[in-house]
Formats: sequence, structure tokens, C-alpha cells
Amino acid sequence: MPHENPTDALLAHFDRTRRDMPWRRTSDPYAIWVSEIMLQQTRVDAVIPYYERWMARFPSIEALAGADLDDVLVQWQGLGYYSRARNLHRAAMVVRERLGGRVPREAEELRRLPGVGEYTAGAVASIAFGRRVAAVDGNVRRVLSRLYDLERPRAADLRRLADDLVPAARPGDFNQALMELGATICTPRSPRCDTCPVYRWCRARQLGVQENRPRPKQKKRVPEEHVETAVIVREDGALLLVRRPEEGLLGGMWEPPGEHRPAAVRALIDGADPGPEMEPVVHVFSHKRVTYRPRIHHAVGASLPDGSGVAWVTGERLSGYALPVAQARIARRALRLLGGGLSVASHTGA
DNA sequence: AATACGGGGCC
DNA sequence: GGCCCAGTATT
Repeated sequence: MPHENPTDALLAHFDRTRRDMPWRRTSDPYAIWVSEIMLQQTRVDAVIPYYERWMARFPSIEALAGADLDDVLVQWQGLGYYSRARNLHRAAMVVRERLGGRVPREAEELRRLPGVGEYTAGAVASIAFGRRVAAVDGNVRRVLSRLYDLERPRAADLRRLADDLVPAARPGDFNQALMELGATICTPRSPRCDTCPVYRWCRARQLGVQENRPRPKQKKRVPEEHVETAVIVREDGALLLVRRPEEGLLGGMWEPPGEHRPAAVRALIDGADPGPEMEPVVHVFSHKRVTYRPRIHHAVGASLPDGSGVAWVTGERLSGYALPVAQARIARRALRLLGGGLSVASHTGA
């Protein structure tokens, strides 16, 4: 039986095809909030294992608010966009200290928390609290652009449109249904219009322009960058890590010294025996492509102590530090190389 | 309005 | 190798 309107048709399709996601089995606003932060610019399948580990490690606002940032970043390691973890941690402290430990129910209140933007505020308010408010993400933007044949929709217009569409009955399900449609059927390329529940209302499909709605933005080439990485190894085989500044790229993460080198570390490198170069590691970010060039340095009689953003780490302790993917690769490679019973000298023939 | 900000999976 | 993802903060 055909539905009278796209809202009902969409919800019926959502009920029929509902995917299993761990955060859909809970009504805990904190859990839903965590899932929405993790899902920012990140696919469902990538999030699931992180979400499970996170909820086991930080099961409540109190647990998260009481944790060290280093532990928080270890849990987030590999997910990317680390400001999400730092902001979520800060926001948990705000909720604990100023909001009586309760997640705000209204989108405008949620919006004030660090890391919560227009989309996430609407998603949490509607899904966790049943508020009638829109949640416009990239999927919704695409679906609505096609339904109404919008070439370059402005965020404010999209927002108004979506707000009008959200039903009072099941706002959270409706928002998720819209996103789900975008993720599974109304995809960026080759949308599966033949199985779309709102096909008969889709203006772009009627005009045959669905692949160009919204209009794709022009790509720009990303700059290339080279970073010298100092793999500093002590006589006992420990590797030196430094902590990056909390602001900016990979903020708060640990790494073998790259572009960020405290004076004491520079002095240590100057006094160390230069060893061979390791294989370069290329890492592609969203906005640049970085080639890391690791060089081994043997620190002899090093007197740099642990603390204040500096740590000597052995193989079994490495997992206790949050490293970006590329730097983790370098560190693992270095420890394997130097701890594997092969001296570096034998590699260089010295 | 444009840019910084990760990482991975898919074509 | 390019594309793009359940975006946010900053400028």
C-alpha cells in the first residue's frame, strides 16, 4: 500500500530495513552522544569497535569526566579528528560540574557544549530526548537536495526545510531514517533509485539530474610536506616519545620527535650518535600529504628524564601511549628493528 | 565562505 | 589515486 507522504514512506522503510548498531540498543543519552561524536565524518563500521571499547572503559559521564586526557586519547587512537576526543572530555567535565551530571535535553543547550555543532545537537535532542528538531548531516543534505532538486542549498534553507519535515511522533527515527537512506540508497554516486521508498516524490529523479544534486564541489590538490622524525633509542632499548601541543594537528598525541622538538630533546639529538635512516612513511591527511623521514639516533649516557611531555618507552609500554597512525607505525618498526636482536651497526656494515 | 582537522574503505 | 564519509571550530 502506497504511503500518502514521504515521511511515512521513509519511516516504514526504516522500520523494515533497520540496521543493528550498538547505540541503537540504548536510551542512555550519554551513549547516544558518544556515538554521534564518533560518527562525525566517520563511517558506521569504523565506529562500532571504538564505541564498544569506549563504553566499556568510560561507561558514564562521571567516568569520562574523571579520566585523564591521555587515557581518553588512547581510546580514540586511530579514529582521527582528535579534537573530538578532547572536546568530548571537556564537555563531560562541563556536564558534571555545571549541569548536575545530566546531558541537556534541548538542542540549543547541547549546542553550547564543546564539540557539539548544529548537527550533533539536533541528533542527540531528537534521538535521545524525542525533541522535534532536525539533524542535517551530509546524507540529509544530499537526500533533500535531490528530493527538492536543490543545486546549491544554503545551510539555513536546508535546516528550515528539514525542521518542517520532522514529525512530532518519531523525530529521532525520522532523522536516522533520512541519514540511513543517504548512506544506503541515496548514495553520492549511482543512487539506487529503483529501491528508494520516496522515489515518487523525488524531483531530481524526475528530471534525471539526481547524480548532480547537490552539485559536487571542486576538488583542490593538497600540499605535500616532509617531516624529519628522530627515532631516539637509549642503551636499554627504550624509545623517546614527546607529547604534541594540545592544540592543532594531532593535538595531545605522542610521537617520536618530529616538527615539535623541545630544547632538551634537540640537545639530546645533537649529542647522540647518528644512525641510519629508516624507510619513509607517507601519510595522507584530508588537507595535506606528509612524508615522514625517520632517522635513528643512539643516545649514549642520556640524562633526559621522563615527565612534562617526554617519555622513554619500551615495546610493551607503547600501547599505553596515544600515537597517530603514521607515528605508531614508525615506533613499532623501530622497536622491532632494534629489539629484534639485530644491531643497527650490522645493518649499516659499520 | 573558506580552511584546518584523520583515517580508512571503496571504486 | 581520488572520493567522501551521521561535522566542528576558527577565521
